[in-house]
This record gives sequence, structure tokens and C-alpha cells, in this order.
Amino acid sequence: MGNKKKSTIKDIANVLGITPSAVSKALNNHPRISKKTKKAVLQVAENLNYQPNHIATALRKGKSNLVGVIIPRANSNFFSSVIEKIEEVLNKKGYNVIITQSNESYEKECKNIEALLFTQVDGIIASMANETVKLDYYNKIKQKGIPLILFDRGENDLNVDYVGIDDYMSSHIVIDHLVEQGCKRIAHIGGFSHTRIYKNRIRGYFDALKKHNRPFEDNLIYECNLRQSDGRDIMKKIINLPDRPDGIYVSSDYAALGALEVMKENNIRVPDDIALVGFGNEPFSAISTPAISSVEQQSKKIGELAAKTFLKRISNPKEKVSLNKMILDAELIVRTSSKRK
Amino acid sequence: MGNKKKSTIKDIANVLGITPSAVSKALNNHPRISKKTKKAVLQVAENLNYQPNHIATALRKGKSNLVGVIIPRANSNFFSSVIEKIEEVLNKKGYNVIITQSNESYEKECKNIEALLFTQVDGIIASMANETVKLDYYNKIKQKGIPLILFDRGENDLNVDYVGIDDYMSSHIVIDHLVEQGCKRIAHIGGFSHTRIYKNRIRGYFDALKKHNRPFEDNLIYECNLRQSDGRDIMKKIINLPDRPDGIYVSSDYAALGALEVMKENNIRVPDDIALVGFGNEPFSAISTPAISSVEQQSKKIGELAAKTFLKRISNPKEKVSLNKMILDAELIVRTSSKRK
DNA sequence: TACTTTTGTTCCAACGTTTGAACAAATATA
DNA sequence: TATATTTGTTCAAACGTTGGAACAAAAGTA
Repeated sequence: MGNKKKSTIKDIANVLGITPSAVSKALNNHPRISKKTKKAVLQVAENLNYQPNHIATALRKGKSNLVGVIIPRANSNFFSSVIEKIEEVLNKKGYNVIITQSNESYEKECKNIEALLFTQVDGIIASMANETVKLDYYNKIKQKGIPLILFDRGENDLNVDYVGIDDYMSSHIVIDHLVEQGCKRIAHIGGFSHTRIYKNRIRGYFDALKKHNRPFEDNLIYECNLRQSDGRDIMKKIINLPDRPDGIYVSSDYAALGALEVMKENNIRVPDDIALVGFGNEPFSAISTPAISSVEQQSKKIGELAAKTFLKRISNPKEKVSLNKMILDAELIVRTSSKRK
Repeated sequence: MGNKKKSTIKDIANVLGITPSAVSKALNNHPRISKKTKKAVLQVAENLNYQPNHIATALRKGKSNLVGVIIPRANSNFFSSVIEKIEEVLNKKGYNVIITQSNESYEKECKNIEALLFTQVDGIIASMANETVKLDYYNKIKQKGIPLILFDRGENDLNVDYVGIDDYMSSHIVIDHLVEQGCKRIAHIGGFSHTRIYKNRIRGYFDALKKHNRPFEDNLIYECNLRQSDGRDIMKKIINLPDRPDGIYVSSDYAALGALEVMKENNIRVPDDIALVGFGNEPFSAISTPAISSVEQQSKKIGELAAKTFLKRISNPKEKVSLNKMILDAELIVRTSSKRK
């Protein structure tokens, strides 16, 4: 039917013979308005099916109550779970969440930022695309004085709040585990080292090897986009090496799955010939054959902290000083692909 | 730095010694404004780093240029791919997209709708939660005269635009294929029949069996939530049947994967003992062992049509009459799990 | 009773933009 | 030259809400 005319605060005022501003105050529970009036206003509002005009409020107050989120792709258990939690926390506080995907593309990411700024979001929570190196667009956000919180894929140079797991330590946990399972030579299929998290994982890989007196070998470390196809391609190279490694640590479950496929196709026994550990604890890692050991990234916790950090920033914007770098512990979920004993 | 003061149309006007309204018209390329003035305005706007206040425009024009999208969960290849396309089409037309997840919960879905209405979106594109039976909240959208487009999970009673694949025919294609592979008795693990798409798939399953003169057996059809765990649970029941079926058609790849696991755990050979077909063509269906045959749902096309339908509705709102029910053909991707010959 | 305080409301300007009407100046038409 | 048209701009109101100042009435205090 389309009950065309939306009712406004003015309509309510007319019904009751009071002014719009009294109605506004009544609705906002202003202390100076009598209980009687408040009750009446609420009643009439109900009757008229009144819905506050959010846009008018936003204009008047100078804030939209919208928070923008940028993720590389929604199609990932980690990100969709982070978002779910962000929504949960922010909705409770009256914020709405605009989710955008960058598809790992710098260009798309820039467009997303522009769109979010255009929409006048009150803040942005983002995880950077793999491709992103230039920080100009992110700096634009900062310059506008809009709270920016990064998670997972951060960037130290930006100097903003950050939430993520301890990537360096994650690598240690993984390598410790593989060594314990008897692996002598461990390869690493990692992300590009210009991204902070992958750089840290690579560093952790190095240092953990050193710690265990394992030699570092140049041809056992690879950087890629970590898609399933990348895992396949690199694994093909690895099995053609004169002497193969006996353990592989992959920075993504998708790439790990690709690697696993190739190994199966070549009758390499996992974990006996080569033990495999992935990253991200995607649902499929538990159900592939063999199930893939993987690092759990604390998505819920990350989402919660990111949202709460935003709320903190918005509530006292003056306190520009103390940045929050929140680094959580990761957890290795050991499954068949790396369990030899 | 936080360059605090945002510049407005008024600032530009002051610099040039003209009125704000002239500036507004210049920026909107009004025919009555001289080229000279337009040029000057653009120049000054550039210098002052002017960004139009979207909220003010929205208030004045009575539209927010925001479109809400509700999906059951982002963590699915189908949905994230639909969204990507919706974004692509709508962004081009100056709309921003707010994505919300219902997590298959009716309650969350209602909250999402409330939030979107509160934000004054110009339209809503949604796929209903499995749980949803009551349509009160969706009717609220309609009553407000806000364009509503459903996709995939629709509902005939709502009488709104819809885009989805031909679920009824999909079942025919699947059953035709399984029969051709020599299956004599085919089970179906489906969604709940109160959801239109699942009802249609079940109907298709029935009719296709009849077409091939296959008997229908009561204990070969199951309704569930189609999660991986549901697939497992039901498969366990199936393998305990006095005589097992030799083909299984599952309405979701997740549930199909669960079923596959159970079969492997029980040394049932797939496809030789039991042939398996899933639904949704999730990435993992191609990489599980064996790879799962699956129905491809045309996510890109669906997203595109949904977005374009919204644009059509918004451009001529009077034309309330002719609903658009767009039913696309699905395609069966045949993989190892059902290929006997 | 006269004065201060409190209570409940109205008044009014503001947020930044848009848009039709009004108007003056320039140009075209008779 | 007088009149009609076109061009480029200004004016003013509007979108719906908010919130401080102003104000009258009621209540409290001396």
C-alpha cells in the first residue's frame, strides 16, 4: 500500500498542541520535560507509527552513526566472523555497520574508502588488501580526523590502533610443533613480506628455525598471494626439488589445501612424508582428508576489540596520544596433517 | 593533524563573492550557470578540498543513496559473490551498500531490518534466513514503500521482485544425471520445505523420480539446516538403513561434505557404492576427495539482476504493478563424486 | 508579601544542501 | 525604440531534528 507520508516530530506536536522542540526533548528523555508530556508523546508517536529521521539527526549532530568496515573478502571464515562480532558490539551502541570488500585490490580499496568518507561514516575499521603498499588513502582518513582501526592486516607506518594476533609467535608455535613431530627441513609458503603480518610470520619462521638449530635454506621459502592455486603452483615446484623438505608451514589454509592436493596427486603421504600446517582454521581445514592442522586467529576476540577500540576513540577524541596495539595469542589446532605420533 | 573544519558550499561562495545557491547549482551543472562561474567554483572547491555533505543532501532530497543487503551469512561463496556484484552495479550509480548478516536467525534478521529502516536506506535486497516463517518485518518494508528485492531465498506470499535459479529444474538435472550414472535408489538431504527454494527442490526431486519410474521411499528424504554437521548426522542414519540408497542428492555443499566424510569413515566408496551430488558449487567442492559434483547457482548473474531491479524500481516508483520474477537456469558441475563412467 | 529557585515549555537558529520563484541585465525581436 | 526573451544570479524556504536562551508559571525561601 505504501503509507506514503511519514510522520515527523511536528505531527506529534500538532496532535498534542505543543511545539516540536518539546516533542524532541520528550523523546530524548530530557530532564526538564514532565513525565506526563513524555508519556503522551510516546503514546502519540506509537499511534502515528513515528520513526525518527536518522538523517536529520545526523545532519544536526554532525555524526552519522555509521561505521565503515573494509575487508579483503567476505568469503573467509575469519573475516566474516570478525564482522559478525563487530556488528554485534556496535549495533548495541546504536551504530550501523557498512561492510565493503576490497577483493585484495588496492584500487577497489581506495574506492571503498572514498565511498565511506562520502557517506560520512563516524569511523573506519579495516584490514588492508594484500596489494596495498601506498598509504595515501588511509592517511586521508586520518587527516579528516576520523577514527581508524586496523585489524589483522595492519601497517606500522600508519600509526593507528591495531588488533591482531601475534604473527611472530604463531610461527614459533608452528615450527616448534613440526620440529617436535620430527621434521628436519621445514619449508614456508608465506604471503608477501611487504605486508606486516606476513613479514612477521616469515621472521618468526627464521628465528624459530635458528632456535632449533635448523639450517635456513633459500629455496624453501616462497612468497605468494596465498590462494589455493598459489599453493598448488608452489607445491609443484617443491616436489621437484632435488631433496624435498619433510614439513611445510603455509600462511593460509587455502594455499595449504592447494599444496595438499598436489601432494596427494603425487602420492606423497601426509603427514608421514611431509607434515603440513596451515593458517586461519577455515572450516574446511577440519574436513579435508587428511584434516589440516591450522592456526586459529581469534576472530571473535579481534572483532570485539576492534569495535570497542572504535567506541573508545569516539567517546574521547581529544586523547590522541596513546595508540593501542593489541596483540593476541594465537593457538595451533593440531590435526592429522601434521600428527605423526 | 585532523584538518578540523570541513569546507562547505558557503565557504566556496564566500571566496568567490557569490551565493551558496549559485555554488550548489554550479556543482550540479545547472544549465543556467555560466561556464565561467562553474569553472571558478570547481577550482575553489578543489583548493578548499571540498567534500559535499552527503547527509545534508540526503535530508534535502529525501533519499540516502544507501541500499541495505541482508544475507544469511557472508561466509559462503555464493553470497559473497552475489554481494560483490551488487556492490559493483550500485556503486557505479552512486549508491552505497550496507551489508548485514542474519546468521540464519529470524530474530537477527528482524533487527537487521529495523536497523536498515532506521538508517533510511533507499531499498533492501535480501535473502531470507532459513528460520524465517513470519513475514511481518518484510511486510513492514513494503508498507513503507521501500523497494524490496529478494534473491535465492524468497517467498511467494510477499509478492515482491525475486531473482533466483530454477530450483525445481535443478533437481531434475541432478536426478537425470544420477539416473544416467546408474543409480537405482536416490536419497535427498534437503532444506526445510517451508522455505520456497527447498520446497521446490523437493518437488523437483519427487517429480524427477516419477519421471524415471523410480519409486519414492519415505525414509530416503530428509529435511534439515544443511550445515555440515547436519549432513553428517543424517548420513549416519542413512548408512544404518536396512538397504542403503546408491545415490544421494544434497541441497548444500556443506551438508554434502559432512555426508561424504561419514561415508569415507565407513569405507563406502564414492561414487561406486553411493554417488553424491551437492549444491552451491562452493570452492571446496572442487577440492575435496573425491571432488563433489555440485549445482552452480549463477551468483554473479543473480547479484547483477537484483541490483538492476532495484535501480529500475527506484527510477519509476509509480509502476507498482508488474512484479519481476527472474528465474535463471542452474548448471550441474559434474565431478568425481558422481561420475561412474 | 517579596524574592529566589525550580520546572516545563516555547522560541529560534542552526546543521549543509537544494530548488522554484523572483529579478536584473543582456540580448533578441518586433 | 519598445517589448519579449534569454541568461545568470540571488532570495527564501524547506528537509527534520536539536539544544541553548528566554520566559512564564509554580514552588520554595526569606
